[in-house]
Amino acid sequence: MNKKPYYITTAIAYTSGKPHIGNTYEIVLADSIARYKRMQGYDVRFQTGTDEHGQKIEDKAIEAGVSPQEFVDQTAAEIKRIWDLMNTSYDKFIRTTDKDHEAQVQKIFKKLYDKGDIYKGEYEGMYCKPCESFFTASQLVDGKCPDCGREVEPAKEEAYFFKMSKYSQKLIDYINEHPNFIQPESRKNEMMNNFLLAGLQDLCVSRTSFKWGIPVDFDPKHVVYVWIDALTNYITGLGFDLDGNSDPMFEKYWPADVHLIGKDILRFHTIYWPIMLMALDLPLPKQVFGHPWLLQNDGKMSKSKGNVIYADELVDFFGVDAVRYFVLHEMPFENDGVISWELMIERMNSDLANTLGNLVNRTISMSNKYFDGVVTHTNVTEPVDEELKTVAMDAVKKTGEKMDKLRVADAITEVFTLFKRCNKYIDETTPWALAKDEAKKDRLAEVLYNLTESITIGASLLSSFMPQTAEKIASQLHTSLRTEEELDHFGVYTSGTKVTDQPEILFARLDVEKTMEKVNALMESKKPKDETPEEPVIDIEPKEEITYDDFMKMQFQVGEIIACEEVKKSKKLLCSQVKIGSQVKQIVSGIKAHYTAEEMVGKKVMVLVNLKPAKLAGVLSEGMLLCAENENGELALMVPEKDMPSGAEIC
RNA sequence: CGCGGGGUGGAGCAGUCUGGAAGCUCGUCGGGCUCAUAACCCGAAGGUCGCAGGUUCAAAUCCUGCCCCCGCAACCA
Repeated sequence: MNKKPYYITTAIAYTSGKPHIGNTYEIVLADSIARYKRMQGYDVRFQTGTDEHGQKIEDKAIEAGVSPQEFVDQTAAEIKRIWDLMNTSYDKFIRTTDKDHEAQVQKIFKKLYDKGDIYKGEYEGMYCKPCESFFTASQLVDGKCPDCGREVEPAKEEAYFFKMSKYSQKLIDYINEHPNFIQPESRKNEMMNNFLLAGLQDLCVSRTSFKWGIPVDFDPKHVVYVWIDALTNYITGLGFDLDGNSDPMFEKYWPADVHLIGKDILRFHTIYWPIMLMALDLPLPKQVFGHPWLLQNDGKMSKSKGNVIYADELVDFFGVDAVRYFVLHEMPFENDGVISWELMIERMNSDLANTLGNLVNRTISMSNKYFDGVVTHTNVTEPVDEELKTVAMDAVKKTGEKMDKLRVADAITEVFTLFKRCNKYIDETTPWALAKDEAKKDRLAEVLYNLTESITIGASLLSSFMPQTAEKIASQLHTSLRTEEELDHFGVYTSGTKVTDQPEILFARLDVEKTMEKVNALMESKKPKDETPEEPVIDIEPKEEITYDDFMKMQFQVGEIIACEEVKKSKKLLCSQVKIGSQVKQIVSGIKAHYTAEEMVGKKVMVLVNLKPAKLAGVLSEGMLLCAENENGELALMVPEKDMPSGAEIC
């Protein structure tokens, strides 16, 4: 019998640093889907890996004082360690520095070039010589290099471009004909309206500004654009070979059933990647699912705040399966999910310890207490049993339905509905009362049988999400977990089986206050060791030394804001009329978040007067108001320490 | 008029496509039970479903306008 193949991938993780819990969510999500498909009898291939090229990695490596290869080896190992820690069952961990991958990327690039889909052109932009970097006009800061602040000059550079537009109609048709291609559907419209229907521009697919990438073999001063490189992993990981010597796996598993990715990179997966495949005459993946993000409730994760949550730290507190449960359960289908330590403790106590752990524990205890651990199917039924059985069988069905739609959080909820029903069943049947009446012994046995069977079903369903816990439950009940096929009816548990006489606590309750104390201690220890907590200082990248003459080029004067209004259609801009001496300049500033228009009026501020005028949001700005900025991006206008007349020079 | 998402009892969410008694989890309060991890079960309080109009016998749900929040994008001079 041929099992149906099922190929699922995650995005490959960028090796720029340790993955936080948000990154970890994706692999756990993919793992639970992969495990579920296996349980359903599919021949599953589950691929993940790391994306290891690019400018950023080259920079990070230099910063760390190691070679890029050493750097990515370290980071990839760390990522793999966390994936393994999370007990994810991937079949292939691909690295874009794998030699066979690199070779295929080169071949593909060459083929597209030979075919004419990639052509050599010129990239125009502003160039910063010392940084060897190109910038678009909008990236420039004060008309200068955003990295080093030096002058830039218009320049052209040769580069390779991919003719995206050639395939756009074909892709639009494909998306229209395959309504499930992009999931969730709301994202589909976004891609269509924003990019496809607006018209695709040719994509620049090579770089010469850095070296850490896959060289274009016929033009080695270029390296292949990282996305071309990265996306290809989905086929090279199957042993794809452009010359027709692909591994049989490729025929078997491609096209992929699902690419699981974060919503931020949907564009690459639903536009660039399909077009690449079209250009290679390969079938497109059946579905791309852009999952939402996992956020923290106390603001965005940031290293400087020291509040980044990492999977391994969570595991230390809660254990692997509990962490898997949190990330899967807290993530709604379309919206971003929120995660916090308090929330996790709550889930741990209420769902895992109380509902599930305690249920298993009390059931096994009763079997031991009343029957020396032997669970017997006596068929002494009562109407209430039917309800339990219905809920159990419904749980099987509904979990499957939810998983088919990739609604993993909802699927888990279905499983827990069954466990809750079991707890209720115990109260309805009051085994402790039955135990007092010798005549009701058989009824009591049946009640415990029904519970044991229901728990086995629940554990089997749970195995995709919490594999270790499911195994633990099965082993305590001295039974094995079932596949979907074996879950088709109630009453499979072998009558007469003796359960363990030493039930192990699956999840121990946590004391909220004590746990939070530990959490706070951990967070405190992770905060960058600032000098003085009261007066934090800020260090910024030192810029190049300038001469006195350079300084004298800039003209600073005191300006009085005589009027100010918000720039309509902008979120951050205020437009001020600034009186400088006898003239009035209009200056636009991105400080709406920190000052109201009314507050601005009357202030005497420091103005860079001779800055070349520019338009911001269509409004002319003829100078710059100077501000100080703290680590949170809050701004404070610079004002003279004593009252100074408008126009006074600042030198 | 840049694109998109959201605003539902104290908290977090479902329900909106396909109008028809406002639901789930947690928390709070009261009760029950004692097999179990101070657990489990039952009940209660608590909501103008962002605001204002409109369609309809009937609107959280459909239509119009507005307000607020969040991403992305952009112009953070």
